[in-house]
Amino acid sequence: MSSAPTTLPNNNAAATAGGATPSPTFSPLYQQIKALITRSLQSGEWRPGELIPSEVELANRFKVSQGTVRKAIDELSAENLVVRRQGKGTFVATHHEARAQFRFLRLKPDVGEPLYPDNTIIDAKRLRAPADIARQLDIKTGDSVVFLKRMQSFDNAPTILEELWLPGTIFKGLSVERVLQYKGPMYALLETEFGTQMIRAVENIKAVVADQVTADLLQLPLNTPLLSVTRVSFTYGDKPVEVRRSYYVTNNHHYRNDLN
Amino acid sequence: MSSAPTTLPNNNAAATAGGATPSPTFSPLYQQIKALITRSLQSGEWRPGELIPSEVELANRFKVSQGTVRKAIDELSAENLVVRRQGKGTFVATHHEARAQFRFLRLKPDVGEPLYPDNTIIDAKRLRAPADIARQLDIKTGDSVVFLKRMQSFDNAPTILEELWLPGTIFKGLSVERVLQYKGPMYALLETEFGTQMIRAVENIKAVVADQVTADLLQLPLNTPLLSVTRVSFTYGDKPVEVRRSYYVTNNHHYRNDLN
DNA sequence: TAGTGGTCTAGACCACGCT
DNA sequence: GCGTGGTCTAGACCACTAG
Repeated sequence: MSSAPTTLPNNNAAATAGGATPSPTFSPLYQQIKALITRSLQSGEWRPGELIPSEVELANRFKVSQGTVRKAIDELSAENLVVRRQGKGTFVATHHEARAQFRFLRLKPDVGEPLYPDNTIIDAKRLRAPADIARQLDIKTGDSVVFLKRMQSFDNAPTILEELWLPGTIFKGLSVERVLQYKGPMYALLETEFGTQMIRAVENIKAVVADQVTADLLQLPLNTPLLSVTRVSFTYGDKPVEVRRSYYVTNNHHYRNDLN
Repeated sequence: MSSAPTTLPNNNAAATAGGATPSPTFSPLYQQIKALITRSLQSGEWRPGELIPSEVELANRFKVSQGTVRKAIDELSAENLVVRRQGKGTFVATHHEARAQFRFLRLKPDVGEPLYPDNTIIDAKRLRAPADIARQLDIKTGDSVVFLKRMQSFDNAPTILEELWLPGTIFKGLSVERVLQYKGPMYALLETEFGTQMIRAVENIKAVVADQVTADLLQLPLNTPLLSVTRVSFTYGDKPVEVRRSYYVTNNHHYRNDLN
């Protein structure tokens, strides 16, 4: 009573050039497709903001059904690597958008709508990575890093004071002058100038009190309580590409987090 | 060249008893199925920890394909209302598990693995809801609430001091004695005793310094910086059922958050 | 009107957990 | 061996966008 198989047996081909050995670790087809699409995103075959090929087109290219491509893109969409728009297509995510502006910023005003920050660069230079920064950036102590110190104000109230470290090798052409003149969101700059996309980040939060220097810059009394937020941002392949140490003033703002 | 339709036209039947009027707001079938399953969860037809009917069984019950049920359960699983286990079935989520223990707790030790807290109840009583609490619980000022104050210690170090407010009408039979003798996780108690499942929560975080009372209880110097975490927890239907105001000591711990 | 993502179906086989 | 969730396919129709 056996019926003729209408589907192919499970294999690991998926239209790759170099035939991969049939690994014992099983991986679903849609995961392989997802990896292939991710590689194209990473390589810049489709740039941020651009339209990627339609699902049918990708299905043809990879010799799989549309449903399999769909499931792959579903996950990429859930991870914010791409954005679906019904009737139009699927687009590569970009930090050059109003909505993306606040993607990683959890600090919200206690009352009213979020405002756009005014950025002021306090310091910008190249230096050798301290041990702790190097460890978090997965580089060697003493390697070149770009260092930035800046202030973000909302409605003319100094609210965020932060220091950023970026690996010098990745952002080789990032000049101090370029940073000083730039006013927009940092991740948009890194995206267009270096093709480095921030995909996800991890934040560690502690409570501290302001020392004299910090208090002066934030125009607060000494010992004012502040949120200390240390962020590590990652690009494709879970590669860390930014360490950011921020102080958040929470007198009129709060850090908001949704738990599911 | 028209082919015979193999699928039903879009309707809003979905095996409901009282025939709903075909509303102008279109809702996909799987969303309707999801709502039906959610209702069964809420009503207690399947209790926390229990196995729910298999996908095929639900498909038969609702007169839809397995794929549609699957997509509904996919979303419920993503929202942590149910847990899938391949080869075994789909289970109703419960707070009576080691993994669920830390589901809403973002405070992690700086080094080492998370430990289970020792809970000490400092105060437990019924009182009339203050205005701000009432507003957050969506009840009237002066309505009865259960008030709890407790301390959580990790490795004998006082780390979390918190106050909880629960609506008196929902947790009517919750006696002070019951709370004082109970040692396990709060949400597990509320789940088994009152059938109230905590589904999601929102946290607002600020930095503060310890006043004398707080400092004494936490065995810290006056003015030690602390995280002030205000949480509102919700059950089915986005109904708020808990307000929790906590102070986190971040000398050896940090609040961890993943950004996507 | 054509093209895209979104929904829905029916059926097959695979991986897993238990008996 | 059987039942469960997990993967994959092929094909149809619906909802939305734009030329």
